Amino acid sequence: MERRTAQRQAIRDAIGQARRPLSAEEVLAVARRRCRGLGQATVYRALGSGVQEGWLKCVQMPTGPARYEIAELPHHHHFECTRCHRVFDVNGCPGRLDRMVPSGFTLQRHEILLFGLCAGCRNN
Amino acid sequence: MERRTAQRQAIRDAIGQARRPLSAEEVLAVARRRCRGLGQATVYRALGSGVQEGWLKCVQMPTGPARYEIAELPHHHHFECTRCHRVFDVNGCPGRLDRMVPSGFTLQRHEILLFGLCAGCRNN
DNA sequence: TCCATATTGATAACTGTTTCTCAATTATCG
DNA sequence: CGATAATTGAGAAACAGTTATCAATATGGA
Repeated sequence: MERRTAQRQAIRDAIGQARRPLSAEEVLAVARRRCRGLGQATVYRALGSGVQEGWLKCVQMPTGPARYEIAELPHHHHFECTRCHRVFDVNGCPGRLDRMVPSGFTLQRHEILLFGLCAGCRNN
Repeated sequence: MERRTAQRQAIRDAIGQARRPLSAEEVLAVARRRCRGLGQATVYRALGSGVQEGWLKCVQMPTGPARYEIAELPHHHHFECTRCHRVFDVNGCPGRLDRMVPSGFTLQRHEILLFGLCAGCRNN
């Protein structure tokens, strides 16, 4: 059966407390604060099984590593800072995207990606 | 100085005649029809210099290789078929995306990505 | 406590994509 | 026509991100 470990707890907490999608590297950095010596393989394994189990969702951006966020969040989109490369959630969605779909095509899902400077980078 | 070669001509034509963004592999396949023995290194080199020169634009999707399209096309977005992974242009843009940006952030650019089945895959 | 085995960390290996290397080829100029 | 240097093709290598390997460790039940 599945065992409770300090490593997985730290990883879950890191993701749960972040207000934005985190990369494996970011998860590792945060979770290591509570779990010394945590290995990156463990993070990748936990992320993979989190997605399998359905409580985690993988967010792919055009470049850079995958980010992970809690699966149950309401529909939203993402903003990537072009300087620090952190990804943030943005809420709202223009809708009506099915109007853009060429005739004969079937729309399954969509993503809106915003790029620019986050508040922190804009002021530094 | 820069020389005119059959290879570059075939590559330019392949991109110019496609009605959608092509990956390096797709460009190679098309351009090889007119230029036997064309190598992939040549395609990558031509795509790179096309972007440098400004007439080509690189389209990055969350997964898969970069696609390339003519730079001067009017503002539009992309649709990727989840079955054949070809990328198509879609026109129209909902606009008003700046409303979604968190306060303090600066929006530089945006991308709308649609995913689903293209007409060909839907009927097969 | 002890055991069976799930889990871990370090590291090697892998994947898909792209770039580099280099000898051979070829376009352009005089 | 040469000479010169840009360009090419094949293959090796780089690259970032991720997954696999495996011995050591630690969990949860008996």
